[in-house]
Amino acid sequence: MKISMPSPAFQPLYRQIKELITQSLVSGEWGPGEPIPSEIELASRFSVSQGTVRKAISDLADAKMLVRQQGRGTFVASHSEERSKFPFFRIAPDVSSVQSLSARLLDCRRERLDAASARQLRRPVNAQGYLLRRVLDMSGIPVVYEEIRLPAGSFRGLSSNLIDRYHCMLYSMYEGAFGIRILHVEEGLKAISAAQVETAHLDLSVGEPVLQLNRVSYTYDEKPVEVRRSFCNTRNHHYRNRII
Amino acid sequence: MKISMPSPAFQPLYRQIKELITQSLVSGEWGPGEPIPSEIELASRFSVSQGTVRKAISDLADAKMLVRQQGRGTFVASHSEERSKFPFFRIAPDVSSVQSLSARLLDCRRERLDAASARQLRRPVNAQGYLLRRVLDMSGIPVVYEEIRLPAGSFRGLSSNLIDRYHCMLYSMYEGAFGIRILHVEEGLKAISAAQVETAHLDLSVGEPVLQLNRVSYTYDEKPVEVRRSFCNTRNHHYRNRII
DNA sequence: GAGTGGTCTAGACCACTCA
DNA sequence: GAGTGGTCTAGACCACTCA
Repeated sequence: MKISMPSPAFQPLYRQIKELITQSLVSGEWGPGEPIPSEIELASRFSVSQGTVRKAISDLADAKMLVRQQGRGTFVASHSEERSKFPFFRIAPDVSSVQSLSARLLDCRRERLDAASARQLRRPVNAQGYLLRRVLDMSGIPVVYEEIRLPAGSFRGLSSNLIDRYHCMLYSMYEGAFGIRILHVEEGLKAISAAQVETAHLDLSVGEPVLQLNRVSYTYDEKPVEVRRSFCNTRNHHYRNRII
Repeated sequence: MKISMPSPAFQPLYRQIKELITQSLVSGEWGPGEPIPSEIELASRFSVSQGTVRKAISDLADAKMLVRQQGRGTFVASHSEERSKFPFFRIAPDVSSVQSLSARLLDCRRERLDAASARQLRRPVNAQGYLLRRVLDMSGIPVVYEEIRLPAGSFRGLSSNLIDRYHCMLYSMYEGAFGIRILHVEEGLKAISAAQVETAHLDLSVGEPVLQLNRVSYTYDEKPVEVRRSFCNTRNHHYRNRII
């Protein structure tokens, strides 16, 4: 495996190993939640030292593609684990902290992608898609109303029933039912005036300020697979963010 | 330096090295922008291998406390570098990307800390402080109005003149003039209705939606040193965020 | 006690910077 | 060419998990 190149396009060994492991993850050789082979085993498979495999795995663990557990092994990260029910959810109440959080599906329709969503999902205009609408309640109070758009090709057979079976935990469903793992999201936030749609589902009047989140979710290879538009009633809640 | 403990409170060597390097950073043994000793030199100073020093330095570089440069050395991170003029600034125009960004100081007053700021800065209520107000323009249009509160004790001698000398680049000034380096920030975002103060400085009418950012900035040891309240006109701009 | 990931070493060599 | 960080190895031992 020792490949030494002069200087142009030098790629360290551990990056090549990273690429190989990523390929196995994408191909599904090891499924979400399952253990990958031990470091020693991978080292012998790739004919490199354990240290080199460790460096590759560390990078992938930093990117939340793998999860290491001392004494147990290294596992493919999964959204279906208890501890990460709402992995990218940043809304918190202004006072106090932990509260109950639950999701309600409003409807799930087959609908062509609008121009903006198609562009963000890198699909042709008017491509087939799904539109999901749901509400998130914190301590029983509706706080977030969401419109989620998915490309039909990647989510063939999606239905309200399926979503209900996953208790409206979408990322967990994407993974369990469609083999699509969300690795990261990009968001844009704005303050807007509430329109009819939002006021109907959040406890708001038309014209009141609402926090609008536009989110694109990505899986392996930076491939966009979900477009989401969320509206948050931030009267008693806020979006939390830590930088570095 | 080899300290082996049975099991309770086991601390790996590299963490201890991390702590020692952090102490030197806090004490100012090496100032912002300056190089720290080479890995080999630190290894011999602490009587550990280069690998152990590397692991400690890697962690500190991840936390943006150090910056490594292959072939040159490892440097104390600094806000005064050209490439990081507005390090924690996330507002971007909806269309196009790069635009000119400039800051205007409105005023700098000595003023006691209000209750909320005092609590967030972990100071006694009514402690002496400073209140800075400024506006950020993007391509000549005012987009953000900010109220910044600082504890007087840490910023003795602050003045409009000093701020002007740093071209209103506050983090750079905290570092250069007061030896205070901001390492990370915590933010809370809300949508609110614009009040008189905001409309006076942003191109808005009273009641229009505004994005409110409440930020606390921290230096070494998670010590809070600045409280900031920002109001953004998000009509043509948005707050960008990437999660993982 | 066997197997896993986590730490640490000493040493080699490489890519890069700068004089 | 000297000095820096970056990669890689082989090997040792440790902390932790689980049967």
